Amino acid sequence: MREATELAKSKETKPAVRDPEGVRRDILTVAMEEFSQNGLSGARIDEIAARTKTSKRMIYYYFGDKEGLYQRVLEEAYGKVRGGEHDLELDGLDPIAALDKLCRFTFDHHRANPAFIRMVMVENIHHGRHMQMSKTIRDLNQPAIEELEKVLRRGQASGLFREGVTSLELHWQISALSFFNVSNSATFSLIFGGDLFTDEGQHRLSRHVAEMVLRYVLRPDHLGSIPTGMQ
Amino acid sequence: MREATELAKSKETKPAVRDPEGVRRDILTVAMEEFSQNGLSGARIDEIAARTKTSKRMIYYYFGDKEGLYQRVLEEAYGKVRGGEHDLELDGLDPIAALDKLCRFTFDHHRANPAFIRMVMVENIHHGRHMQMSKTIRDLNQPAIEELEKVLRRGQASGLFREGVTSLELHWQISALSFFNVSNSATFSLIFGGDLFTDEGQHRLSRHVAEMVLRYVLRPDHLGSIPTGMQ
DNA sequence: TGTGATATGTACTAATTGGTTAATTAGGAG
DNA sequence: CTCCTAATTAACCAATTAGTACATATCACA
Repeated sequence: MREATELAKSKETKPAVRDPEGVRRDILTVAMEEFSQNGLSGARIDEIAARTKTSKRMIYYYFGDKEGLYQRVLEEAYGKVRGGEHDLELDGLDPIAALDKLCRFTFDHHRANPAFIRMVMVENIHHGRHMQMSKTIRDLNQPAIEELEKVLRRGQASGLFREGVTSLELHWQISALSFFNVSNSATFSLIFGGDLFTDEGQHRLSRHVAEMVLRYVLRPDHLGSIPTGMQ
Repeated sequence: MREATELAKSKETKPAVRDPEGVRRDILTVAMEEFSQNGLSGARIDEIAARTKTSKRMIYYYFGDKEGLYQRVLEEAYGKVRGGEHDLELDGLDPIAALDKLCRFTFDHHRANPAFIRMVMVENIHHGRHMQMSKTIRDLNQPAIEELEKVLRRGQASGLFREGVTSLELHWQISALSFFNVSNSATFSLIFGGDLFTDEGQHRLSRHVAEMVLRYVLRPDHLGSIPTGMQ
């Protein structure tokens, strides 16, 4: 398949007159911003079109209707965020360091991707209706738990972690803390002040989230080995 | 002030012909359902009006415009949910039991008020723009932390809880776990299955959230005193 | 170089939607 | 009973918005 998108790469200096894939990407990028900012019904097709290099007509040409576009944007959001966990190389670390690293990574990763968070918020308002039809998204997320599962098993096998903790619940807890931190920062900081949301406050929270998770899984006699995170 | 709303109560058997306060309530109730279900821009004034005993005109008469109605609904949501913490009588319990009770209550309370959760989700999508202008809401939430602060102080004074834990962060953590449980149940259960969201799964989660918080604040030598929650 | 399929620009539309105008009725104070 | 104000009804409107019809240009390939 030709890739006029990657302009410099193609030998024959493809003039960007007609670049279907580029148009698609352009639309998706702008649409993600609009949908994540205004929600499904809040976003305006005309506004998306206006901010694109293309026209409204092309949106319908490529994505059918508003919901079709929204659904592709949602998949795009999940696709772009998931998978980062793989590059962590947790296997080389001892279970405690690995779990600590995974927690912090998850926290920071969520924080670095507010558009994704907002898309998920929007989709939850819609009861996950559009995700149901997307097999892609469901598959994309299994790896997230598998990494955790491996660490957990190692920790339990070595006697560092207590039994009775499941990777599913643990993932739920880590996700909750990391997600809420972004999703509810507006209301939370309006009510309780913005101290937790300064760079410094966020760094502290990141450490404490990891600490909370570790204290939850560690056997009491190993609580001394919790990393300080002050490197 | 007369209360034609409470029909049976008034001696003179006020015929409900003209009941301003009742009309207001009617509108607010329906609007809360619509806004929490469809968001600010997703909700339709016509639909709200249709489901009301009154007419669209009255919505504008009492609330000015759509945003005005939304804002009052938001305040209503906060008002209805907050304040429940006060009746817990935590002072009569030892710090561990008190914190345990507070965590479980918060978790269950969030779960019992999905409309409130959804309103907060929606408001966060809008960056808390409408909350900013409502002094009411900000004031309403201070008590939530004060109860926690008292328990925390008692626990630290008696040597049961470790130092270095602030009530603000702790409240953030408890809120995160309790909120996410409701806000993201749709997407989470679609991806990872619904096991956590059965009655049984939720009961387990409730216990584990409390356990997580307790393990976080307890000094290691008191970890043995964590309640099982099996009563 | 011709040809069918893919891609794009312009202009339009039908329906929805937030909001209003103006006239009417009930309630309460004097 | 009167009269002013608050509450209510019914019809109406202007603007927005998702979606389309149709003509046209470009491409891949024979």
